[in-house]
Amino acid sequence: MPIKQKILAKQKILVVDDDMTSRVTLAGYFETEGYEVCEAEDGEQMWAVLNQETINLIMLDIRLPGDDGLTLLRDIRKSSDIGIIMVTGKSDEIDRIVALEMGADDYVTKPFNARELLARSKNLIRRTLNSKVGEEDDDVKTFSGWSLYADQRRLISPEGEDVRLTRGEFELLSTLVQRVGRVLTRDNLLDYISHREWDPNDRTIDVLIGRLRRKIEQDPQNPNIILTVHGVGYVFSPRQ
Amino acid sequence: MPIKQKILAKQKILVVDDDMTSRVTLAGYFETEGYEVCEAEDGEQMWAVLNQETINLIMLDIRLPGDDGLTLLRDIRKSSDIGIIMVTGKSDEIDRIVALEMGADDYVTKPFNARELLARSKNLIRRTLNSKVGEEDDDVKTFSGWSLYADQRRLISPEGEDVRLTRGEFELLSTLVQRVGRVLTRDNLLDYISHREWDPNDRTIDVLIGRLRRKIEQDPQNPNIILTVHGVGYVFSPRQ
DNA sequence: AGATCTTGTTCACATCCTGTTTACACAATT
DNA sequence: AATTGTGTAAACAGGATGTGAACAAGATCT
Repeated sequence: MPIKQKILAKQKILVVDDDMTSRVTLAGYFETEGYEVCEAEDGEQMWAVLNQETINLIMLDIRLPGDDGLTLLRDIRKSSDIGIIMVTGKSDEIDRIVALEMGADDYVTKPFNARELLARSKNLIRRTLNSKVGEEDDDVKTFSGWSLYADQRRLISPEGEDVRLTRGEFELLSTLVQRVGRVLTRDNLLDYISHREWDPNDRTIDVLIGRLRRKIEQDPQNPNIILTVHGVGYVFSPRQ
Repeated sequence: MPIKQKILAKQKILVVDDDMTSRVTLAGYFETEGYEVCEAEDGEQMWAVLNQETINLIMLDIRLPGDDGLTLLRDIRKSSDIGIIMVTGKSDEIDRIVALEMGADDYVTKPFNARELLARSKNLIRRTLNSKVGEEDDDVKTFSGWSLYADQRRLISPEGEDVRLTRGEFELLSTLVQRVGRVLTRDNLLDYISHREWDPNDRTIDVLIGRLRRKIEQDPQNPNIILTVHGVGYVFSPRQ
């Protein structure tokens, strides 16, 4: 499944720009290079994305409605060391330098040189990944004594054992864990783990759920963590 | 106490440029800002300094007598992730981009804008310091009886034997060791060890992993230190 | 300069892994 | 009871991985 593999390896880039043309242009560059791109039109949307996703790089327009780019830059730097590249117009000379002094890693000027932009982005992402080595223990979900480490793709049992999950099992469990208490249809699940249409004869999800249960449920025949909702789908609902 | 030393001591910048005027100009900028500046006129002098001093940032002229800047850049990147800013003339457009793609962090064009140059340098030094805190608080990593000496580029077996690693094997092992428990894709790994794009048919990493396993695993067929994560990549996960 | 060695990369093929399908037993709902 | 949905063992197929061998570009030595 080369598609899925690509997705797993994708770095996420957030483009913050109120001008749709710029946004689309930038998104296009990055997407063809295999990055995943999120978009935001202003500061508010930007924060919403940052709170939800793990972003590796921000392309931040210096001119924005509401809080402008420099303000947002300052606020981000208060709490994060994420890579930031400012997007500037030709007339923003002074602001560019101010941005660098406020901790922006770089800036680009419209119109963009795609090749240069991509090379810079890649180098910056490599640097930020490096610096995260010590600090990234945050991406862990626990339930009923189990711990699921998203970045390490590891599941640790209550006894501390490393339980190996296949890619599909891991994706499935992650999806369920991220939506505790919400019932997900097979259609949903299949879409999340392999971007595929579900048809009524497709039993893939059922089989994967079964294998998952045998690995994490105390009594797989009477599941306590992943429950079946007859006629609908499955729901992740560990007892607290 | 390398960390404390790092923070308290002046940051050292190495300026590599055959043109004395440029060198003096750059050195002046940095010195007034409180940096310590070393100078080199060509590749040979550069290596001499690098072998003797702990440098935090290199300003590297792209045009040099003997080995040119791009060659030196490539050679440095073979063994170090230090911050590098290329110094270029107005006519070096293509080389600038090539340099970025070879792993240079940035470039500046003569004539320099002092304020911008300093801001960029400061940000870059911050990033490289960050990434080094995690990896350099002990320049020797041990696992399952093995010892990997980062500075000497040496691997010592549990029996005390010196096991020779090629450059690629060493870089690969270092990269993995620095990110214990984190799954790295072939894409990631290839980028770290040779700044190259990975395509789905590229088996380089697999072969190198295999050779590494045959050197350090007790039973290379059933690896215990470097594990395969099917469909994703590899993870360094020594038994505790 | 030429010869030799080193080493990253490519190729080819065997083997393994894992998502999917199939089949059938059982459970839930009507 | 009939119908539909779910659990799960077993088999399958195609992609992913392991690996020996060959290759080529650099580095090193003579």
